Amino acid sequence: LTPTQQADRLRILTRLESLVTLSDEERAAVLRLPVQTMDLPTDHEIASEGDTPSRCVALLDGLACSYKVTADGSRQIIAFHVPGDIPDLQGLQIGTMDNGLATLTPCRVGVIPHEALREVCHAHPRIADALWRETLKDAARFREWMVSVGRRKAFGRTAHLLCELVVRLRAVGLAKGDGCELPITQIELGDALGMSAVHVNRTLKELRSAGLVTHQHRTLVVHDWAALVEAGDFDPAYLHLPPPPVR
Amino acid sequence: LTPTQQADRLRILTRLESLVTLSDEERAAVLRLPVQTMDLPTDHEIASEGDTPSRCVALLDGLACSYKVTADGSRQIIAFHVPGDIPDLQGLQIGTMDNGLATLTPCRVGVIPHEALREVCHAHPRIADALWRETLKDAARFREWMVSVGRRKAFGRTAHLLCELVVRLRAVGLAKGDGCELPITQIELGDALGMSAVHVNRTLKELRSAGLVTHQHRTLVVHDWAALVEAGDFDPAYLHLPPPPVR
DNA sequence: CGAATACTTGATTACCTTCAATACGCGTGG
DNA sequence: CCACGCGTATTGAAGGTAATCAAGTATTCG
Repeated sequence: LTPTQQADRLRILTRLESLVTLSDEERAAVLRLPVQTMDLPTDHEIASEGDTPSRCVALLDGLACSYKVTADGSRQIIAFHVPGDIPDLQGLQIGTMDNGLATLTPCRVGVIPHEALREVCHAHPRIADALWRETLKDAARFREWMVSVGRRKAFGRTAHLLCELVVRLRAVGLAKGDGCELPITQIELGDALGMSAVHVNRTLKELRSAGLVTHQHRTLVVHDWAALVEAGDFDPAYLHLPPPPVR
Repeated sequence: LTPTQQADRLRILTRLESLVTLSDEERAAVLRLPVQTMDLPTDHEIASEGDTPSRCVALLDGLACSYKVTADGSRQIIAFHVPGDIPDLQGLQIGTMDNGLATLTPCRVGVIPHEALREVCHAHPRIADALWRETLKDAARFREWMVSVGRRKAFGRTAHLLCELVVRLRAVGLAKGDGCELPITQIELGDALGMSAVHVNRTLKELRSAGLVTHQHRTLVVHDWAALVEAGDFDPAYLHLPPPPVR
């Protein structure tokens, strides 16, 4: 194993250990998983709605998203994925994908056969618990997004999403200080927020002139975290992150 | 055990068997679960956001919903629950509830201690799989609702929700023919659809005059299923129901 | 049978979408 | 190295969808 491959496996293991405490044997079993790493370009479709995949994908580097498309062709992004996430874990238990999965930036992913995961889950139920919890955390984010899209207006909804992204990126070490790389277009933000790209632009302008955040040159800078949290009605509890989530 | 209690346990067992195939021993273990049944009135709050419950609730009769409330007091209903559902199953793996849970009609529920569920899951991993799948099906509904709320307008969004409710109620035997009891107020529909009750009213009127459905006297009647499906851009695949879902 | 809820409808307003046109930034190839 | 082209960002204007406010009617339930 190259050092990079070791680091990749460690990333997966670290994620699982944030969900349950593992024994040495369980740790070893995770590190023994057959992980085939791949590099994917921007806008690469990893899985499509209706697929019945036979492997899971662990995001090791880069940003990705899950989405669905309506009959009239408009897209709703359902989740953003950060390194450490396993975006199509549901495929392990539910046969067919009911959503698409695509990269937003160049990504490195680890591909793990369902069979291998099932064996590990069978041999080590606590690992199954960890994966189950991972899917439950996804569901918790879906719930909170529904509140945003359904009940918050553009300003608060956008603030809320930016809060979530900062906290999640910070949790995996990708946000240092008050900012982070966030190479997401306004079109993509709009598809996630359930609003038009034009209105995302106006809303970001509002957030900027209110002194809360700037999002320019693929970089997000938070100027007033407290005000952003207030504007977004953001309570990180739903993310169910380990100890003190931020700050 | 009274006949009613037997029927209640059977309802839970039937749900699990729709998710995985169980051996006789596993079936017996499920039927042996300590289930305490309770009758609850309308608008009873079963669990609140922030709770750390020590038992799960299985809905045996009646309708319930999960919801979240924003800082400004508006409510977003996140899911409707029909008999057979276990609405707070997430609490088994994730400690704290990030949403409230309340009855919409008088309900009978079965209360099962987490400890007992954990024992059964440990002894019979396939039962754990079934429960995991149940939470994944919840998540799939969340995803589809996000698409509705984010990308469909009132007419289609409402049609989509009514399609889902009819299919789910039919799957548990509560919709016969072209209609079903649906004692849900327009306020509740609005909170689920992310729209105002007034606009729900106007939209239902539109659906009625288009000859698709009527919702009066707590009863839903579908007059043109094909047109309703078309209007709602409804594809039942996301519900991951057993074989042929409808008809 | 009466009070409380829920439903219905109209008028007004707010928010957001769509359309359109321009400017910017970035990567490619001359 | 610069010109070109494409995707993204920005801004203005017009229009549409849905929210809010308000007032009256119907239903349900105690």
